[in-house]
Amino acid sequence: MISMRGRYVLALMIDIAEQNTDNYVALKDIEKRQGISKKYLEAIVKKLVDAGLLEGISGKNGGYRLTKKPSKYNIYEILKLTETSLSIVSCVGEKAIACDRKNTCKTCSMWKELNDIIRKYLQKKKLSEFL
Amino acid sequence: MISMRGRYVLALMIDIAEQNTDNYVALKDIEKRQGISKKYLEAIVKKLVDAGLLEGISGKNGGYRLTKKPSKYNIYEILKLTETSLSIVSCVGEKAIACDRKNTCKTCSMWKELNDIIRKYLQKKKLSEFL
DNA sequence: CTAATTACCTACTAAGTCAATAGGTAATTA
DNA sequence: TAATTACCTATTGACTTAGTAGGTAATTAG
Repeated sequence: MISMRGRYVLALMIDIAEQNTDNYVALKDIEKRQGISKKYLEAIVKKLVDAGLLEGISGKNGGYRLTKKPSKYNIYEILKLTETSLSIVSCVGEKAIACDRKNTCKTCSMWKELNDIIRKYLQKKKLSEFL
Repeated sequence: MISMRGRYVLALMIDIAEQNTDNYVALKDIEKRQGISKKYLEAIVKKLVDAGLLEGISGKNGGYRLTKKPSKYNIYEILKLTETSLSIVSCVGEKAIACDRKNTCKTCSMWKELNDIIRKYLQKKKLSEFL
């Protein structure tokens, strides 16, 4: 299930994309527009910078900006950075935890199939669709 | 995300269906076959009985049995009884919690669409497919 | 009739996650 | 040099999860 953090990270990315500027967008302004605590945004934005989805600069007129065009971002790559897991069950998907009943599990193939459906849906969805 | 309880409830239903009998299946036996604590199964099975998906009888040779044919059970109706929520986000679906940014939320329609895809997938999937 | 079996009931706990806050330091620019 | 902004670490309270514990009530085999 998508957490608040997951919804916040999308709000953040959409907000920056909407400014449609090469200047850096300050978290203070995003806090005002989106009603999300700046302190909370800091924790989220860190992961996006580390992954290269955003670039940040300090000091006056600092902030964050996109590193590529909105149409080049898919929703899956954004969400997976903040969400503990995007898998429908813990035993399938990217951060899968080995299941001790894997051999006898009759539902495993269903979870894999459903997980793929979700992943493909989110990968097909682009940031530019929300502007 | 589907919890252990969700996976257990499917193992339980599949196990009972597999016995392919009109007799009642004891939790003690399911515990042995599935490796799930009988005490834990009790909590799960209660919800299934309350919803009419299973019927239980006490005393010697007691236990639980299906109330209809395996092909008449869909996975969604089983899972929704034990899972806190089957929605991809808390603001859409059956147990939706009103979101205070609903008016301005740009992602809401995406969540609804994805939620429908998941629900329909699980509703189409029948218990009989796992036997 | 009695003892075994089984469902059924309530409460508890330890560990983990989530959303958010708090109080700083480092870098940059007007 | 003062303001602004990113960047860093730690903590909190509420909640959920998986599982345990210790019973009572109903039913049946012998």
